[in-house]
Amino acid sequence: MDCNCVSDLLLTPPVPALWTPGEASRMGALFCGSRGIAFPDWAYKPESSPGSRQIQLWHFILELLQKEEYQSVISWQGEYGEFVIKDPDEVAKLWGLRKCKPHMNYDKLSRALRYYYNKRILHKTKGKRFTYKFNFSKVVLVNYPLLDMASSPFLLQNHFNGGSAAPDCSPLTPEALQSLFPRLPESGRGTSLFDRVATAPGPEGDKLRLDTFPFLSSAAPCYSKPPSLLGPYPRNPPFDYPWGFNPYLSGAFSLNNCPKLPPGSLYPSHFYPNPLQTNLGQLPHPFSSLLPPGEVAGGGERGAAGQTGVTNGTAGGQPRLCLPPYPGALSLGRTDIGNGGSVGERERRETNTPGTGLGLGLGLGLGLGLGLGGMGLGGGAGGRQSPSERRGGVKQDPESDSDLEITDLSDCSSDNEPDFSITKETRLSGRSQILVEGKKGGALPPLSSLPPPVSPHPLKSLVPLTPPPPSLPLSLSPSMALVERHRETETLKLIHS
DNA sequence: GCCGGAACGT
DNA sequence: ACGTTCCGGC
Repeated sequence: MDCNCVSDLLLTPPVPALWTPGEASRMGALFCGSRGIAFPDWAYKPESSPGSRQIQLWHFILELLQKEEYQSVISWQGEYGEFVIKDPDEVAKLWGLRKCKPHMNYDKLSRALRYYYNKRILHKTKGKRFTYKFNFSKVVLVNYPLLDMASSPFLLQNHFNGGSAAPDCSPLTPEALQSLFPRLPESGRGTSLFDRVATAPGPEGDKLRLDTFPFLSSAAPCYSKPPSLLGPYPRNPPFDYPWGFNPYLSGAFSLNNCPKLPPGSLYPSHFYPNPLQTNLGQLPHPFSSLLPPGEVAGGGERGAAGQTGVTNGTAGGQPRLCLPPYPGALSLGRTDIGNGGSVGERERRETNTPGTGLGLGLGLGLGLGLGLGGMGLGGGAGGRQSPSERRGGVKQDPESDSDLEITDLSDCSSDNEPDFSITKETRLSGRSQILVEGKKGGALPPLSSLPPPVSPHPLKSLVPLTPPPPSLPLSLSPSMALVERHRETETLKLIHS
């Protein structure tokens, strides 16, 4: 059957071009056939994941959530990460369209969603009909395997690592960044994403950089406290969720997932994802407020064309963000969690995958579940398995279901992935803190000056006792390190003296 | 509505 | 691996 599954729905125009095809390819982007649409390959799931090029339901859900036109069908609602399927039938229909499954219905779709429970991508919001909640730490990971994170063990190590990792964090340096994003040209002056951001002067540079690595400055990796445990979430801002999730998501997943997509239905070939501009205006308040009006409005080189009605999500109207934000974002107030011992053994089994580079060093605390545990990198299970066997691998005992009731990310951070032994892989030479940049004040206070964890609880110690300032959080945005590197150096000197 | 087992398809 | 389909049970 050759159904026309594309349903141009969700074909979000990726964003006008800062990328040229050449640039994209240098960065390891994937090109979508003759259409010339490029996406960074990290926008896909890890290669180790078979079928990674195929749209997954949660991708699709996020896409829908991102699109304003589907707000009446599905939308963010309630807590952080929570969304409501307002029109189950319609969502199912759209999903069926996408997957060329004409008989799709909500019952089936919801079954697929339920499979995400075990993977901790989603969980159900009990008592609320058609309401689910994303576990963004997982979602983000899948989209941002962060490449060779194993060799860049400096990000947020202590926030989501389940306490087993070394307390050290390396400062973000250009070198570290390079190792993080090896595909970025090292010194292609003026051409690389890196340089673009690195050379951006002053506060504007920060903005750009922040946006360059949205996954570092937003979403899961950044919150230091489980959304549900956070203080009152700004429910009532100009828009509910001010910042876009992943500029690549919609484009990447929707455009490439259906091979039958008629070439003509795609965006003009000059549209390429533009990490620099995509969601600037979709940043949470602290971020978006930094944007100069011109930038927010999408000035500059952005072509006027191509934005399918959504006006880039920023100009004029409120952006319909995809991922709900956690404005507080990350705190570098690392806490020394020397004890990883409390982490469940089961989780350890699931996620600790020695020898796999991908997840190791994921100090970001991004879940490994999908990237490693869930996907079974390393191919432990080599052959074919019976369904029951397969299931057994995921859920080893019925009781384990309890951990699936994740209602906040602290659970995630503690009961699963972060547990992998980063420590041994992360030989941080010396520095044990992430430099705080992008803040007017300059560097992060030395570790010793950070408030000690008050709660003896290993999990709670992961959480800062006081919410981060409303201003730009201690972003991990690597790019920040670039710009203020000199400042850091100065600060370090002071600290050392 | 929601859950999760089972078989099956890709 | 990631669903899809079906289904019994709550």
